[in-house]
Amino acid sequence: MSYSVPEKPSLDGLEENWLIKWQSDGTYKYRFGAQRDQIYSIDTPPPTVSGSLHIGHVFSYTHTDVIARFKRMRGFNVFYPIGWDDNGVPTERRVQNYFGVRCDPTLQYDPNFEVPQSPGKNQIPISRKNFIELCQRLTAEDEKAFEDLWRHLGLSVDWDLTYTTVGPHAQKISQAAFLKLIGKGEVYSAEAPTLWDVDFATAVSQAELEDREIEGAFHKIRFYRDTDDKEVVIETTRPELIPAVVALVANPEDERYKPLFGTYVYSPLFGVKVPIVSHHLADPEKGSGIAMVCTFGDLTDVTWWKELGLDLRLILGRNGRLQDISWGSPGWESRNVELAIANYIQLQGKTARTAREIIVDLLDKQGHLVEAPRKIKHPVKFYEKGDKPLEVVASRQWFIKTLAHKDRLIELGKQLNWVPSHMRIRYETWVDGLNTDWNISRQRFFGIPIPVWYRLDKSGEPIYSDPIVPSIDLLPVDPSQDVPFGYSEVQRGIPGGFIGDPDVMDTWATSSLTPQIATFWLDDEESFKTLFPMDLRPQGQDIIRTWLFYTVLRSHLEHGVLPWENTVISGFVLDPDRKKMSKSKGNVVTPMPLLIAHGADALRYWAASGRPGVDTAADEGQIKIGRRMAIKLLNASKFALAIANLPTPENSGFIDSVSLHPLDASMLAHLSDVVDEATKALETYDHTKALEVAEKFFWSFCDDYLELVKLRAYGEVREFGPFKGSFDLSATMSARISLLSATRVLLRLFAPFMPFVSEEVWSWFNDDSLHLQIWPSSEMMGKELVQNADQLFGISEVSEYPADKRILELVAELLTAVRKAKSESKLSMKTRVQHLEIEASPADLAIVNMGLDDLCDAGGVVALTAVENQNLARFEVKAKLESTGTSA
RNA sequence: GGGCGCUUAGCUCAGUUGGCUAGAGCAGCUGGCUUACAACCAGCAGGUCGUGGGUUCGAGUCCCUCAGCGCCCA
Repeated sequence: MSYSVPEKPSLDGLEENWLIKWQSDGTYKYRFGAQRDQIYSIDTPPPTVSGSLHIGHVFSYTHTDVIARFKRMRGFNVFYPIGWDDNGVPTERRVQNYFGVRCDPTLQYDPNFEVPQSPGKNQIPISRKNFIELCQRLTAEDEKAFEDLWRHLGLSVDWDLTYTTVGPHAQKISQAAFLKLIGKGEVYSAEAPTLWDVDFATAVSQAELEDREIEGAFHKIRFYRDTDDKEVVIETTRPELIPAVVALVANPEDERYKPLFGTYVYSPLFGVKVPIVSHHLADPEKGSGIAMVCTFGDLTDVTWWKELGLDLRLILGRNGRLQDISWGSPGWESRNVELAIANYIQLQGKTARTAREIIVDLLDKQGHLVEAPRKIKHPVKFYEKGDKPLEVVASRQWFIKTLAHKDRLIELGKQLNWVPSHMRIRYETWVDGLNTDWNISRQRFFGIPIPVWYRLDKSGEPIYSDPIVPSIDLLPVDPSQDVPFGYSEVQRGIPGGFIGDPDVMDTWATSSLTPQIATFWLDDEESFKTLFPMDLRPQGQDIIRTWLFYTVLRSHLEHGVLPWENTVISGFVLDPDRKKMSKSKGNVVTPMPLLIAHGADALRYWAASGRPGVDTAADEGQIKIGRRMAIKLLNASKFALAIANLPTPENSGFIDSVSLHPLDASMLAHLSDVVDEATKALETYDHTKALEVAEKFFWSFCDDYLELVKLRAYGEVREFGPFKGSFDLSATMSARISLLSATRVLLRLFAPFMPFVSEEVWSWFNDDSLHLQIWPSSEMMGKELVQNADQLFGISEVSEYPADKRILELVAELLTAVRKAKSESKLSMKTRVQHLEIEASPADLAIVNMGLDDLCDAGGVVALTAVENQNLARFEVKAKLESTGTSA
């Protein structure tokens, strides 16, 4: 056995060495061509690279890596790719701010465009192609920062499998999946009311909404019955939409309004005749119990409009301003057209907010306002990245069907193994609450184009009902650049010609295909079949309704199965005061400085101490404990290995079999239990538990076992107690074999958590990487013991295994009692115990007797008496100490 | 408004199907320079398990009430 145990082991420089070595050895490479049951495949979250790095990027990714390393050591061929999500609005926004530009798709490409040295006050308009080039340039830099962090952290991903969500492969998959859904009738385009962010000028989907409490006001407004001009008072928070009113609605059970159903009223200011209708969604408790339906103020209006078959009066444009209306024309009839025109002209072209102020003034002056507006706080829907309330505008969009699949999606959610299990409820709540199909069109620039063209009729209008689609082998395509089959570029945009769909797809329309993108769907069917469905989806709780939900949906629509068997949901990382981290609060913890200061193993230790689904504070104290743990592992291993490798004591004779000392056997029995527990925990994705049991054992191994066994292992003649002067070669060998065995097992237990330090120690006495070793098991430990005996001493027989765990427990308890006596007398631990009296039940004494030799050595016990006492549940210990003569 | 989770020592957290005197680490205190480790070691102290009720021989654990915190949905 060739040892090279360093004199003064250190953590310095470990990471760099091993990162290079692992990379050059291909330690974590996925090996293609394996059978499905030998593979463990992971659908890693591709981070949004334009976001800033924070400690959360260490946390959840470490959890995944722990599982990946564990599975690898369990003998699986681990498929562990990583991807970068470059798509979407965050990247566009970052590019705008970083370079001081904005995209103007009407401009021509400028191949010589150079970004200014520093962004100016006014954003420079550039062509779409120039803009996209800048997006690609910046994301490439951002990816490096992420990769750098994760390499340093020691993630065991196979970097050769890296993908991006905008690369050609992802484009192809994304567009192909879209086209396949057209074929199946699961995707459709429609001119429909759409949630619209006026600043970003794009549609958004239900999943991108959030409710925010904002200030608003209820306005009590008079409408007038067509028969007798009697007033009907409604309350609304959006009086500026009165010109778009199409009905008044009250609850069918509401006695106050029952007589009015089926009758008509005129709107104030505009004199538009609208019906009074009933619908169960009208809330009798809200305001006056009767509401105006406008097309469209919010999603409830959309529901009413659809279900009650109401008229359509659109006044809000995509720019969020009230557009021109020709009062008196069909659809815009009024009992007083002149008045309607006079009133509306003051609103035209104004934003909703400004129009509201003006209209309230008009209502007041013309006597339609019952009383001063009543201020309230109410929840309003926002785009999660936006600053203004969303509007509902009518526009043409592509939708993937979701509502039709709700039942099946909930069923699939039940088949998925959720860790922790209660996260499934969030998914179910979300699916249950879906109210619109998934709008995947985005009126943005940097993204994957929707791969269709439309024929133009004689008047140049697009024929949306029959889009032209490319064949899948031609993908990816950009319909704004590429020309559909059978057409030529000169026909673009002219009557009888064609146009490309101008939109890109929602980021999630691509990200929801990460299992397919990563596993080479449509490219390498052989690999796809063995890798998909995947084993694990790790991800954050914040994107259950997006990434997880959409991925399940896409997999269901395309393949009819779940995309993975298990999902592990991580909690948030909170700041040290357990507050949510956010840029605005300025409490975001960045990982690199911590990584440099304490080391990857230390940071990983902290991360691994957070359970799945549980929010965890960024705690530098915990990181320091991790570092201490790593150092301890170095030192303890060095000590154990150095002792095991000592030459056999001189003149000690020769033996050909070792009988295990009871204390050693007891320690190994403990360790065997720890192995079982850790294995079980990791199999159920409970990495915290696994680390905890390993760590707990390790510290008691150091503090008690190592101390107890030290002198015997050195091979010294017993100095103390009844055993003074004795020497037993077998017992010494037993200690050394046990130390080596325990070290081998412990290093493997810590390998998933602290890959650097454990690999370093392993390399002192092994040639192969620790991370490719087989995970220990209790069955294996017996065999390994014999192998270690053979390796150290050429002995192939080891007896007395397994053994009673209580020996070590009770002897350690006695050692603690001895230390306590010394500590309470404020004496050095070196102080000898002149006489130790142990009183205990005969059963306990019998057990403890098997380790008394080591106890005397470790405690410096000169003389010893054991007294049997049948009635004693535990030990009674009296120690007569050297210097004081007192008993304790 | 509906739902999920949490509340245990000064701090961060374990605590399995109900079962001996409720545990750990950190911080604190008292000691010890002990030839693996001073980024170390030993020992000690510290809790009415959020509140109020119930079930039970027995409740941190099960049931109900309320409160606080976090989150999800509307």
